[in-house]
Amino acid sequence: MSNINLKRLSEELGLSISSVSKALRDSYEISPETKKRVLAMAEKLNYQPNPFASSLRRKKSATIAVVIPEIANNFFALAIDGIQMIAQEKGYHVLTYLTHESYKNEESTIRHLQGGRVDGVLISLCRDTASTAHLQSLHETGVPLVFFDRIPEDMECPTVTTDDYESGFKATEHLIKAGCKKIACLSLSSLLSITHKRMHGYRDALKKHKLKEDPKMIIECTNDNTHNLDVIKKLLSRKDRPDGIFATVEKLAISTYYVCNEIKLKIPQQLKVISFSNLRTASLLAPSLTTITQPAFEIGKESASLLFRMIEKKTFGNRIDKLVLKSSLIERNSSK
Amino acid sequence: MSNINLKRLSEELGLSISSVSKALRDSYEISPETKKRVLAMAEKLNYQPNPFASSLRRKKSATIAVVIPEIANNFFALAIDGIQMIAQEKGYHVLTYLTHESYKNEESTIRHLQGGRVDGVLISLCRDTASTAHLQSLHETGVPLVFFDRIPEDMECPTVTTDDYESGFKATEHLIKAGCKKIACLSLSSLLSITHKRMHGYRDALKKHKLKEDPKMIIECTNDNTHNLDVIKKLLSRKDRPDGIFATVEKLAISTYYVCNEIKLKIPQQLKVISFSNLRTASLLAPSLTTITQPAFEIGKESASLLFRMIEKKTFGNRIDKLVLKSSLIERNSSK
DNA sequence: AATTTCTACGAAAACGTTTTCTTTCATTTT
DNA sequence: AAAATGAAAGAAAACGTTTTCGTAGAAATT
Repeated sequence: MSNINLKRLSEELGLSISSVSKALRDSYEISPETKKRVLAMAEKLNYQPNPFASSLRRKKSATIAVVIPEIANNFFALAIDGIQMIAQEKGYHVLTYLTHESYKNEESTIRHLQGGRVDGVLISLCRDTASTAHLQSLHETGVPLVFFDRIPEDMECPTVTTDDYESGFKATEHLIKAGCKKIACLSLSSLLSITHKRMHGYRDALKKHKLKEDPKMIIECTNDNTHNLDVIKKLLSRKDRPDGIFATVEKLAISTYYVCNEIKLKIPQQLKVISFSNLRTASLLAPSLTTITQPAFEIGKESASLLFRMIEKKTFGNRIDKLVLKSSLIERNSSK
Repeated sequence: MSNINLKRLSEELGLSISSVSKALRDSYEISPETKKRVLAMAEKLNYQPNPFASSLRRKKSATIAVVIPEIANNFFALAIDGIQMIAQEKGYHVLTYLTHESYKNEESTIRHLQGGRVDGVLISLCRDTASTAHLQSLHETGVPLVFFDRIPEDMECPTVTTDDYESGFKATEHLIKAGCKKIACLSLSSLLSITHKRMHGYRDALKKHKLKEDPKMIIECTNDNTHNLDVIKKLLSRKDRPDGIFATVEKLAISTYYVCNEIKLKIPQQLKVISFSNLRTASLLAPSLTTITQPAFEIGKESASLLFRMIEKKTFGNRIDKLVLKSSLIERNSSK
């Protein structure tokens, strides 16, 4: 068992607990020779400090939390990768929480985090987060908080996002230039900042090119994949079906592909598709998928870096960073 | 700030700290009315217990660790999803650590976990883990430990895996039956249990069908994607190139597709491909990819369940569970 | 030689819980 | 009426660190 603690170590060395502690933390109060002895003994007995005792005393956990809707999602997996990289550099641990797009989960997770378990929180909101009360409450406890990608729109807070409006605009314009006259937009939830902004870009692009906006061309999908397949199938089976699809998230593009396979709709001949996506196999699909690709890994890295600046108080108290990274449109065959 | 603690609460209520603590833990020593008062006040002041004080005292962290090679990987993302589901049910927190396939990272992570930070550990080994000393050491501290998918072969320990040998065998036989005479095997590292077993199945299938095993057809890839593309390209550019490829992990199949695109090798006409994979877009690729698909989500769930049985001591001390779940071969066009 | 400064270390409090052991008072049993 | 029981609550120790404050003796300063 790991019951070698400072007490045991101090007895073994004939020193006081405090001296051993100081030696291990390389305090100037301890002579070099003693430090050497202590380090050697700690090594020999494989001493591992108790993190809870340390956290309790220092009021620091050396841990951050990441709260995301799902993990089986290329964007979030990449973002976590970036977050972990920075956290590891800083010697921090990472607690991951999945909300599975449920507000209830998000709220209870956030509430749990008010106990001081973590020194900071990175979060991307779930699709049906309407109120920000729980976030405000967490913020008020003084826990540094950074939002990435899916951010609250009615709250002053540090964020890391991509140029969603511009990307939505470019994506739609891309379809228009490819000849589309009737472009549908698949969204997750109008409550989400990303959908909101991306759709805003979509609408403005339609306007610019004098295309009429049609409410029936805006499909709000859910977290239930079967249901999504259903509504997409309905959309594409109509006689006034769209000739272009702008999917605001990856999985809706994949569902679109499935539906087109099923109902034998040819992409891109009968339907052009563009989607936000971090799929590594985008270029290997039949046909290859035109994507707006977010720098997910960098978003993770930047979010974490920003959070650590806040944790280390390197950022001024009243300063609120809002970092926007650029996404890139990668043209492939689905929109030719 | 979250400085409402039991002391503050007890003062507010005119009770002792211990009574408040007991009330919150619903002890029989406290009267129902007092409990109600305490609960109400705790709610009112938004009391959140300090997890470190609690962990220190109770010697339990309500946290488990998951140590995996990478997160931007469909298999591991799904496994984590399953793990999280079980952990959430149990009210446990999940710390995630990425080794990025580096033994050094794995070792230092495991060492850190000896401090008692977690009540249990789920781990999938990295590609160059040769020694199991660090794992033995962790095991000796009494921390429950469950291995999943990539397990140590020279250590008695609880594991959750899939039928790797059988799957390797079936995959290879599938290619043979599709007409392949010269089948290459792409592996990550011969140190890994999964590669080892899958390749064993591959070899035995060759033997059964009287095909000669050719060392030049066994390609050990690395964690460097560019390098992998390179060796695969070399393999497929040889005049005695293989007519079938068995990829033991997903990313090598994707690399194979990329290479084939580049050097204009037709799948499946000139090269048939089968791969272990949890790609959701397998059926949408050009051509659709024949896969051995592991029940990744279930592996996660089962591993976590097993770990919790160990944590809760529901499993007998000397019992070592070895759970094997079945993978399924899904035939698609890449091997037609 | 008396004072001050340094160096190296130790004693003890503190962090916020949980839990064991008492204590108090009311109720029941002899 | 005295003793035993029981219910409800409190006091205090414990968990393993970190950190503040002391202190002893040596060295440096007056």
